[in-house]
Amino acid sequence: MRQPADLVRAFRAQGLKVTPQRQLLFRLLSGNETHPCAERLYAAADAEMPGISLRTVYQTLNDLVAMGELQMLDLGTGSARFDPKVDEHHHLVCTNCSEVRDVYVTTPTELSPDDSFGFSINKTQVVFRGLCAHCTARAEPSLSTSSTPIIHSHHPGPE
Amino acid sequence: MRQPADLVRAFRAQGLKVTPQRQLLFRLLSGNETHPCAERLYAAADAEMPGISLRTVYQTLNDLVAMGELQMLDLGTGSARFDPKVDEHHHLVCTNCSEVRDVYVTTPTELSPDDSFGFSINKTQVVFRGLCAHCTARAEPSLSTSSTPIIHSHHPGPE
DNA sequence: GGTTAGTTGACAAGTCGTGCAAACCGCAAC
DNA sequence: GTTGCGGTTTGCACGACTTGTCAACTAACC
Repeated sequence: MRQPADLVRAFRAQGLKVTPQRQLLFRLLSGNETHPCAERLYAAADAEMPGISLRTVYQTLNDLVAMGELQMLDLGTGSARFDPKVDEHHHLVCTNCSEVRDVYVTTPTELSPDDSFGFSINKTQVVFRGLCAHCTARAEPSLSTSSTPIIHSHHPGPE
Repeated sequence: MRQPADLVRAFRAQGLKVTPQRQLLFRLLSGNETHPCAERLYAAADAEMPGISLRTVYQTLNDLVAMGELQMLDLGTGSARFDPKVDEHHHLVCTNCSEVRDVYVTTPTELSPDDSFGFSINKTQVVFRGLCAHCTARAEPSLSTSSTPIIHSHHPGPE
């Protein structure tokens, strides 16, 4: 995703208007590495602009995704996550708190024709699932091997 | 997932009853490579046992997942898909018709400590997205580069 | 055959996201 | 600055998917 100032130009160039709500969201997303979901972004926006509508957040997120400025991710956390990084990269996902981190690994994207069933692949997503550092630390005392969530009051929070 | 006969034993061993509904679902799932969603499996079940409840299908799917006989997949197609193969493998997903195929590729699961942010990874999922053979064939005439769905009457159907 | 779990139907609820209509306002033209 | 077109914002309702509930009935299994 480009800088807010560039987005302003890009929106105008498409005949889209630049509202305070949108500018706020540009700011909140630019450089944001937390992979927020819509609801979380809404909370952040509402803190600065009380009364902003969740509907507007969804609308603007969709606009940005349509313009290729934002990547929408379905990481199986229940809600879509948004990533201002649109280059080819992958993700680490905490199965307990849903924290997401970027990973840059080169993947063996090439599939042998045998394996590809005639698919014309245009995107490869790799998701590494496990416990993040925080949740690992909290899980260790019990060394639980169960797959049930750990659920503790913890760092910033999921999603 | 094991054979239906084995599942019958496994269910009994857990104090779960073996009902005709469950046996039907065992049959429908065993060796099923279509990665059906619940609704689709329900349709198949209802064809053989009219009146079976969608609620029962969800219930049994959850039981099988809990027993580790079935893998629940969230491939971003809107609904959960179920896979009787529980070994380590990955998926090809058609972005147009949602067809899913299994892929066996060895992934570079190892992440350098630098990249892993302290995560303790226990699962790596790779999703290859693109158009399946059928949808590719239908898309070619127009060679559309747009990302909009192609939507045609086509092979068996999505989900 | 009795106990107990499972099934079903009819709904409600919860989550995530979108469709819609009315009021609102950015922004360019006068 | 004022005006006016057309995109925006908002709130509410709705839709898709999945699970919870609850009661009545059925049937599996010791």
